[in-house]
Amino acid sequence: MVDERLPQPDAEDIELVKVMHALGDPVRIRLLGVYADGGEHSCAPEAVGLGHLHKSTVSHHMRVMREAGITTTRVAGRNRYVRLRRDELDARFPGLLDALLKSLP
Amino acid sequence: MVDERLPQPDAEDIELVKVMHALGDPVRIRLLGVYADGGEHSCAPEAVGLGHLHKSTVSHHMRVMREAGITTTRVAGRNRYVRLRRDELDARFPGLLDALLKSLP
DNA sequence: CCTATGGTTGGACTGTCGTCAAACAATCTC
DNA sequence: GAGATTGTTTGACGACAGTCCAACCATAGG
Repeated sequence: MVDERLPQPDAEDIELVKVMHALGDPVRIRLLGVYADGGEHSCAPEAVGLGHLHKSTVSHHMRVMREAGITTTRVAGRNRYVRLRRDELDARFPGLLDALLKSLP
Repeated sequence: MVDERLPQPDAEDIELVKVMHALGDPVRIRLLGVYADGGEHSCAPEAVGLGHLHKSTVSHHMRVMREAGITTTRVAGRNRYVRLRRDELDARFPGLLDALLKSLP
């Protein structure tokens, strides 16, 4: 079967306030730092530096980020690979992602 | 009596995640747009385009923004004047405020 | 087919958030 | 000083959010 993607908003439907809300949480802004390399990342808590959280909690945070339009999730077999929607975010909110990544703690 | 300021964090104590959290609300990101002109603004709901909200609610939102380090409030008589802490935000999070203001709906 | 893997979903619990209303406080004006 | 003006504070209430646990589901590999 061909790769599929979990539900996510279209690029033009990404709302600034939802992006802000998604990043207004310590866990998720930390995830942003993990995704900053532009690569794909597994969902396992240990794979994203969240070994202290339950896997369902991590899944919840990833869903919030995906539904806000920050990330996209590719389904491949039993694995899911998450990465930043960098181009679409840059197009919609020019300079925002760069400024955020530079300001990360 | 000399003008005073309501409690606010020092510039170096402004935390990105708290700024994000403060702006992850429809009312407050709208306030950011009001303050974008750099000028001082009264706290009256009608003065900031929030005539549909109770004055105590508006007061609450202004406090959240102030305690996040986004705004500063000058006390003058019975009035309080709120404005953006633009220089300090620019110094701490370069480019962030510009990107946000450009992305405002 | 059986089992292990990687992740999602639903429920429960706790805590925080946005809103309003009423009371309060400080200042200005008469 | 009395009353009006400008906000803040406190309490109440419903809604939402973060976390864990248990159950579930789809797929991969024997």
